[in-house]
Amino acid sequence: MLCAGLDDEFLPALNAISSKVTLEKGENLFIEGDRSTYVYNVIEGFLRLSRLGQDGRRQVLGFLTTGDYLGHTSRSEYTLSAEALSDLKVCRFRREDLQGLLSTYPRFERQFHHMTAGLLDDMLDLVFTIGRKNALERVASFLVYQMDRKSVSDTMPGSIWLPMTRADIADFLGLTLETVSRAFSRMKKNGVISIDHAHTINILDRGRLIDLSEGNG
Amino acid sequence: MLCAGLDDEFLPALNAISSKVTLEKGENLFIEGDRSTYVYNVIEGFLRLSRLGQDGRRQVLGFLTTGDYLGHTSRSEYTLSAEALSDLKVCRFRREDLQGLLSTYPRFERQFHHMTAGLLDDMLDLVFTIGRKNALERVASFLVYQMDRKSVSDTMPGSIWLPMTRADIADFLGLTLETVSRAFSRMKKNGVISIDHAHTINILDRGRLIDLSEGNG
DNA sequence: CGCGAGATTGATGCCGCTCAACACAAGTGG
DNA sequence: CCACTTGTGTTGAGCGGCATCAATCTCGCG
Repeated sequence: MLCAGLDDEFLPALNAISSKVTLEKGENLFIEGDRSTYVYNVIEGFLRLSRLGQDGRRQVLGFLTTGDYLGHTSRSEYTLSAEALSDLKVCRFRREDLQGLLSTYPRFERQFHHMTAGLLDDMLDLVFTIGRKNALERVASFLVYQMDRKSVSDTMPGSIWLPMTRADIADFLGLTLETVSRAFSRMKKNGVISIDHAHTINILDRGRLIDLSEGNG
Repeated sequence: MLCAGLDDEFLPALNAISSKVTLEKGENLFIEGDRSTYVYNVIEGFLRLSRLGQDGRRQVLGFLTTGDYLGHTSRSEYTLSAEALSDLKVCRFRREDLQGLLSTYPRFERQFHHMTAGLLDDMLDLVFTIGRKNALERVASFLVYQMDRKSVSDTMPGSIWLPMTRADIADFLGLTLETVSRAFSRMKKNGVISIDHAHTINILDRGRLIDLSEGNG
């Protein structure tokens, strides 16, 4: 499917103004400072949104996959970079073209606005997590969030595929990669999860994982 | 003025579907769990957005004042509380009524969407700040942000009026109130700011404050 | 004046960062 | 097939920044 995430009735119109882009793992879709000309929708693959401080500090703002949109901003330049974590297919719209569509299809506009508000809600959750939770709670929260995104965990129930590295997770949660690794180890020891190949996490005790994420450890 | 922050041409239509609400300092406009029926616009005064964890941990998500909107969410219930930091006047719209307006005035819809995207950009900044900056840098970043909102600092140039307590600032930045207080003291000692009455901060060296906020201390 | 909420400052302890060593898997070239 | 490399993950030891606990100070207000 091309350009997922919205009602099918809009897809033909969407496709008319979109072009398909393919990236290899490691390539950037855009970086901080690029003019924010386009909005993108992920067709297939994974990517990471991140921002770099001048001295090299990095904050990861999110991990996206099939159906997710990116590139919304109120500013004329992107304030973050988008890098492919795997081979990646996206479709691309000029923001102006999209604007035209939005005027033509009011219901589409509403859905689009609703998605932006959803991103905002996600960011509020993230702020609470990194602002007020300790390391173990943050990593548990991360797993719970990934668990709830069925597009990620649709292969094996109760197991999560994580395409990103420990360093990526750390920079997402405001931790170091060592601390993330230790949190995983503690959860293994407690029988909450098990890990086969570092990128496949099996949730053994969903209830306890949720408790951990909320500080009822 | 009623319902600020948008082009004047929409104000008559806005006013037709809005009602005015007045709160005293300390009252809640809404709390987490309330049905998200309304969207609000601040006419006058200050308020604080916050979220409470089960065990009492609090995260402040933002401080709003004249012209700011609140109540956008993709969810059917608010995930945060809004409390008046001062006597407060807001105008209130049913989301459904607003929806009708948005369909009628496409340009209004665009502006509204643009504001939501702006909130999102602000939250991304906040995530970077609390995820990757130390205590001094966070407090400096907070001051820089308040400095750049002219609606707050329009009285005296170079001085900022902070209606919130140290605890509010701490819960906004993911710190404790003591750490915030110490950060202010250090900046006083270094001649970057001076403080008269705890809620009025004078910026003595704007350049150095910005440097501090970016980690070039 | 005395009270109470908020702010400042100090002493101590702990969680997560830093530095470092080692483990493990995938890829490369001989 | 093995030796070597490279990227990534795990585990350990020690340290430091911020939290915690606590005392004192300031200011507005009855």
